[in-house]
Amino acid sequence: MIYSELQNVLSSKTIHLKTGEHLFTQGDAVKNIYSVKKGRIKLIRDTLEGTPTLVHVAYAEESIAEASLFSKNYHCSALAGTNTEVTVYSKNELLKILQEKPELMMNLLRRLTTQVRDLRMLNEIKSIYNAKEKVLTYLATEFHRDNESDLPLKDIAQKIGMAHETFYRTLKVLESDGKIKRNKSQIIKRMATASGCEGY
Amino acid sequence: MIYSELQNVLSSKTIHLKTGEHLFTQGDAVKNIYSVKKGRIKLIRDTLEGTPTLVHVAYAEESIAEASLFSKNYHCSALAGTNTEVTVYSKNELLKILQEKPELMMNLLRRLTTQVRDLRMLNEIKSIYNAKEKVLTYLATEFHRDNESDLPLKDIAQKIGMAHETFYRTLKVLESDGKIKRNKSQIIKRMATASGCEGY
DNA sequence: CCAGCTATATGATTCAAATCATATATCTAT
DNA sequence: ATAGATATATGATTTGAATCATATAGCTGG
Repeated sequence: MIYSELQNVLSSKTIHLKTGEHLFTQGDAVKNIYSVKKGRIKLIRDTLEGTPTLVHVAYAEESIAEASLFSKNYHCSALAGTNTEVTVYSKNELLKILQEKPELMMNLLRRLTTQVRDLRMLNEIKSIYNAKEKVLTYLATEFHRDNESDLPLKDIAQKIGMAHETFYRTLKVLESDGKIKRNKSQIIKRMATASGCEGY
Repeated sequence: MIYSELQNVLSSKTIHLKTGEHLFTQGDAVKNIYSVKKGRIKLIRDTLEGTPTLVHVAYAEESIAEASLFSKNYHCSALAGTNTEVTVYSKNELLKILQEKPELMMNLLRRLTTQVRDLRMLNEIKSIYNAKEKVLTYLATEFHRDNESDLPLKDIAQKIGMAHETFYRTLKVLESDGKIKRNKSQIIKRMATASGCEGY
């Protein structure tokens, strides 16, 4: 339960999805907010041209559709990337409780500011054209450690906007450069840990 | 004033920055929240390795450091990319008012969900490798109309992660393809407005 | 009003990453 | 345990966008 502080006031239920099953589809009315308990949910958006693009991958402990709290319709589709357990909350119920309990709303606000920061960082990573530099910058951004250490390399590649083949190759080069170490598909950065950056 | 609904309760002052001047520096205690009135502010982050990366460029009407509302220290530096006017709000004052007025907090929440969505959209655009398709997708996303119609082409190019030369060329091609029309540096999309996508 | 800066524009060239192809390893479901 | 799907890996080739270069137009500040 990601909204642990809401445990007693917000009702929820758990659902199970098999690989590829849809949680919701782009355009659906926003009725629920979700959090991933186990597995992963891919958010995919169909562009005007019909090319689907991966917008986000949510892993255990991550919430989904918070960004749609004020939207009538989902702006992307959500489907299970593997067998996945999801907790379901009612959007309207959540909105009501937030209105009643400002301190809970404040928590949500905090969560969203973090999301904004992460997304900006990702945006900038995507602006880097040099593969080595891009990968190193991604590895430097911490946010791959916590929740994403078990992310398939292929998904990381897509996340940072790079062909997966290039990603595999770049990892190999970085390894032989001594910049990283690898253990199976775990990537371990090998760098002098600069101190003085604890503030993040 | 970006927090127009707070106009009467939240004090603010305006400051002027010359090109290159710092608004705040990474690691500084977060005392203020800002919004850009005129010009642009670059957010730059020094990574662990010391390589500075551009995290975001905020233009007129954009707020800065909302994402730092709950941080003790700024996670990046902000400096003027050109001569810039900035409105300054006190973080603590803002936090206090938000706590007292849940409806204002709700507004901020809504703003942040919009930001998250925009950032995800931008992320998606950046994942498109084909220049024509990328530009068309950007043009299809509305968010260039409202606030960014007067954004220099060069800045748009950077925003969507493309060399400005390529952007100029692509615009020219799209124009001769009849896909867009141009008036000075105003870009006008000429497409059958795809219906069924109103929800976004 | 002028000088200097910045944006726009476009040509030529390079090159690195996308793409295509194929093979093997690994996971997953039954 | 096995089959099918998916991830990882790597080679060969192509391509299109970055880069470098240069020119002009348009702003902006003093």
